[in-house]
Amino acid sequence: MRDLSCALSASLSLVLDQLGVGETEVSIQEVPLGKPGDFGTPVAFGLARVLRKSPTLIAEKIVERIELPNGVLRAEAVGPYINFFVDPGPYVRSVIELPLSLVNTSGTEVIVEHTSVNPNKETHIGHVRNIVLGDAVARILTAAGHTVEVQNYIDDTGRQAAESLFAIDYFGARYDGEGKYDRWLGDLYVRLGRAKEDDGEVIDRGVDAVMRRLERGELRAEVEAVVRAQLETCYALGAEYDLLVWESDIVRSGFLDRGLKILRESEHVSQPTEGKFAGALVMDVSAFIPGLEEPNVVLVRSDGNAMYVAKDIGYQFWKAGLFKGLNYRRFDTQPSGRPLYTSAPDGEPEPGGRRLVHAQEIVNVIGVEQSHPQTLVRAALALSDSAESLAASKGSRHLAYELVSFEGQTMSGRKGIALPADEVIEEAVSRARAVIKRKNPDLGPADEVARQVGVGALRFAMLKSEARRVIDFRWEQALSLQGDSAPYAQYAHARACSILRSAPEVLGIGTDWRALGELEVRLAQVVARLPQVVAAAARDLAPHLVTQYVLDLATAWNGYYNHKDDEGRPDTQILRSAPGLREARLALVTKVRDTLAASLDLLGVEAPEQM
RNA sequence: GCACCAGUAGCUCAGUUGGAUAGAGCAGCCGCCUUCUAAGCGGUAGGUCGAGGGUUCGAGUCCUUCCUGGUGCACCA
Repeated sequence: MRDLSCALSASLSLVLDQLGVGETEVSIQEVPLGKPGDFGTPVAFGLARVLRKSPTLIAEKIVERIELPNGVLRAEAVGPYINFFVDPGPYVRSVIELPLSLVNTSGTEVIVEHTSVNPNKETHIGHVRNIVLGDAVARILTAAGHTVEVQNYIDDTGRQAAESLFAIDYFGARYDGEGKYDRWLGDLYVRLGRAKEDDGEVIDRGVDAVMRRLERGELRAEVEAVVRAQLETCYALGAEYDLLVWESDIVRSGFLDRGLKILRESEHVSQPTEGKFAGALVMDVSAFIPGLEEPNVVLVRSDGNAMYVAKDIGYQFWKAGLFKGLNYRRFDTQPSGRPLYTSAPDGEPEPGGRRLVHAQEIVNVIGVEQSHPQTLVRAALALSDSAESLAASKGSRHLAYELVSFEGQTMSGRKGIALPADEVIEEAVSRARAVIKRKNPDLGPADEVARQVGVGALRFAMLKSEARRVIDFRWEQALSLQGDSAPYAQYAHARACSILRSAPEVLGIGTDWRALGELEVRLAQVVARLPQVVAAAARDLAPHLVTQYVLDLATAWNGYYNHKDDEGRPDTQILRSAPGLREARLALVTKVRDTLAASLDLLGVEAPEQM
């Protein structure tokens, strides 16, 4: 009895075979509250037309004939539905014995690129969404059996980085070590933007010069200082990476030219000698994106300069493994001990034997506003005439997320209207600390728990709704410590821990599974759902499915914990249960605790044992 | 103009790929700590699922036409 719904649908299929309708798909679902039974199927509906009988009659007939799998006591036709009653003891036991981790033999290698903040300013709340979303997706894909490499792209040759670095010289500023470096630099960037109104020409020329130096990789150390400051914030949020990819390394490695060379061989890419696009290199994407007014996309301008999409395409070609050639070295040891690598001209192809950039699937976590360029990148791969690149196109996915506004106001890094991530984290933690002080003043590790709860609340708020939904960040809502939030689930976990802490040492001895009943079945059903949730979340790149599940599980557990009988007396007190029943319940609580912790971990939310 | 996304309770959102009476949280009202953590639980109230048409035994979910809001559509980066 490894998985009950599999067993049930197998049993049903057998009956359907006898009835001569073998190919029908059988779905097993949990029975809604208030209806008889634990699991049910609407399969009879679909058979009504084929068998020319009413679904109710068919349901009855199936119930008569079905051979029930182990652990199922009986089947009942409830109108057109067929519902099953599980044997509580064996069922709950089988759920408890289910392994937490998924065994997925079809797991692939996946690159997840996220964060990729311009290295010229502090991260703000919009970046937090990217960081947290990408991090959660990486965790979920890993749990689903994939091998994941997390990349963080450093756009160190862009105009923004150049402006910030130029601003240091322009204003003669010096970092005195007060506050974070990225914050300090970001302020200079905003100041420079304002100064451009009076001194635009000088500034533009200066920035151009810095850009050329950046492309040659001469200011690597300066950019690295910003990147390290930004990474501190990412670490504080619980996100870690495998590889930093520097744009200057990509540029100098010639990937752009190599990518263009591949593209030129495509029949969809041409260099017209006359007309609107004379002299430019254009790609006709109409075969990939039908219905466009203008199917031609300029890759290289007639003056010979490559467009930004062309760089993106070259980068994606490299990610897809169409060409190699970058070197790497170790960059950092992250808080968990996980090593962080970086592309580096003076590095080696496989530093310390580590094989990097190898994947069949590529997930780019980038804002929705980049949907068009991201589609063009996939188009370029699809139109490149090789089986490899076609596969890479199919394996490329854009996880698009909507913007985050702040109390109704849209943010702008350029103007300096932004809510810095560091401030949000600090505020979240201090709110958590205040609650601890009020509710549990004697809690030992108060600071550590405040951090776990505050950061957890923030992450959860960013992941709770679908990525394609706009989030208006409001303090009260996002950092709420009650209701549909991380602390709600963390509290449920801590509560389970607390019970288990005071449980006798005899766990597992004299367990009487038969003493369990319907209440435990309901709770176990939610526990059993995790594997399907992980699979769906991985397939759809949708962490919000996991947040929803975490809430479901915490709610089910809290409901169980507080349950009262018809006379209003608590009837689920674990430690006061009769011997035998107590052990069985303790085993279930242990499973609930572990499942809560595991599913929170998929979201990058820590689960304190006390709070 | 064309394309993509969204529209579900006063507010913020779910809705297991077409199944049973559309669910949570917040806000409101009423209850529950002599009992394993009340950051919790129960109850109550709140809905034309943007509108119309269609497919289906069955539609919040699928097809279609509208309405509203957002974003994207450069030889910019």
